[in-house]
Amino acid sequence: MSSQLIKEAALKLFAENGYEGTSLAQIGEEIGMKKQSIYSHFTSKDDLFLAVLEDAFVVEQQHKQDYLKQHLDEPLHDFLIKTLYRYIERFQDDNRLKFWLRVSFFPPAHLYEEVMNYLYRYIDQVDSLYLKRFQRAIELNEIKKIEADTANMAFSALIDSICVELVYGGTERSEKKLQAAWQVYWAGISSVS
Amino acid sequence: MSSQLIKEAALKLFAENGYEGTSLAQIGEEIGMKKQSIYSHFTSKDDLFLAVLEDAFVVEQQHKQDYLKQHLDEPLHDFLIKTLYRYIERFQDDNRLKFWLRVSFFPPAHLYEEVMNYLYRYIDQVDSLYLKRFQRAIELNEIKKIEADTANMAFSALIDSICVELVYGGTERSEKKLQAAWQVYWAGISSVS
DNA sequence: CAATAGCTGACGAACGGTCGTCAGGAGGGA
DNA sequence: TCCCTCCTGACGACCGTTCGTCAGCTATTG
Repeated sequence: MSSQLIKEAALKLFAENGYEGTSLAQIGEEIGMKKQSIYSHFTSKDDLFLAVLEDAFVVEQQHKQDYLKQHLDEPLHDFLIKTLYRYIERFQDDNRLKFWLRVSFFPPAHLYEEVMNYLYRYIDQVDSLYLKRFQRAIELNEIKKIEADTANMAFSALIDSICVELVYGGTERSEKKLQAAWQVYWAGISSVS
Repeated sequence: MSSQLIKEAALKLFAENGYEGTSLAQIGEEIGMKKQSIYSHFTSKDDLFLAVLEDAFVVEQQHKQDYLKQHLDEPLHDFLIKTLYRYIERFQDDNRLKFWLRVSFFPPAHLYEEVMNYLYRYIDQVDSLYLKRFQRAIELNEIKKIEADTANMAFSALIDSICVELVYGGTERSEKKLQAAWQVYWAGISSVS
């Protein structure tokens, strides 16, 4: 199905050049198709963008859910650090994550509400899933003397910082920074301060 | 001088809508001027953008340097947390920071090298200044059992995460997250783990 | 089986609009 | 007087979008 091809090309170009920086002609060229033909599959550029966004959201959400269910029973330390490294791995060859970061940072102005609607749903879901894991960690004495909510938000801040580094730093810089930040973070939530 | 007016309007609009999302007509309208008149002051859109970028870089660099020299002798704890809160304050009513964040995350593709050139110079400078402060902190026993480099990179990750939250979260969410991340960070670098 | 009718995806041409760009002129201060 | 600033008018290029068309497939029909 060529709707799928179009969406994949659009995903890649939107991720690299943003909404305004990507023309339908470029998307068509990417898959050997004239821009007019895109209108056989989508009613407008916005329609295409929102379809890509919807897809990215659904896949990302499902992906996260599956991943969490699969690794939730590992020791907290292993679980968290594995989560962080996954971001670095995925960013390299997965346009979905790149797209997701770009549009949630700087969405096209006239689609701000739609984008933020997806984004907040995603954040809320992820936050609550991780929070449960932190609460269990406290019950199991994996970490001490810290609010689950605090550990959770600080971890989410850690993820944010990796994303930043991925967007403008290289991979090796991201890894170095990740190691440093992780060392401090883990010391912080497992200390008895 | 109206070159200055143009640059200020451009700074604001580039910060809010990005390079591709900002037209010269909009910039002109912002200061009651036709887009054609902008060409009396700048040879092209790129020229204007690079001028704004240069300004933002110089001012930001100077600003940071002054700030550091002024507060470098405070206790590490106060110095660091004050630095973090400054980001939140400045983001609200200083377009320069907003502009700086946006273009370093997602620069216009054809000006990638120029932007990154400034960015890396800025990062290197800031990194080395903070590193010195951390080294002194270790000598003064303000923090213990941790490499200055590690504490420095983790702190820089903390700043990154604040920037992320500022870009797409609200101010109150940024502050909550900052408090959590800071609590864990400070526990981490001052623990004896 | 073959003939026919309808549907679909892709494309050339062209629309109105906006972009960045440039030449040329009006106005005013030194 | 001569610059400098700002304006106007016009330009080609490209944007997203629409229209009409045409080839190829599918299904129906006799």
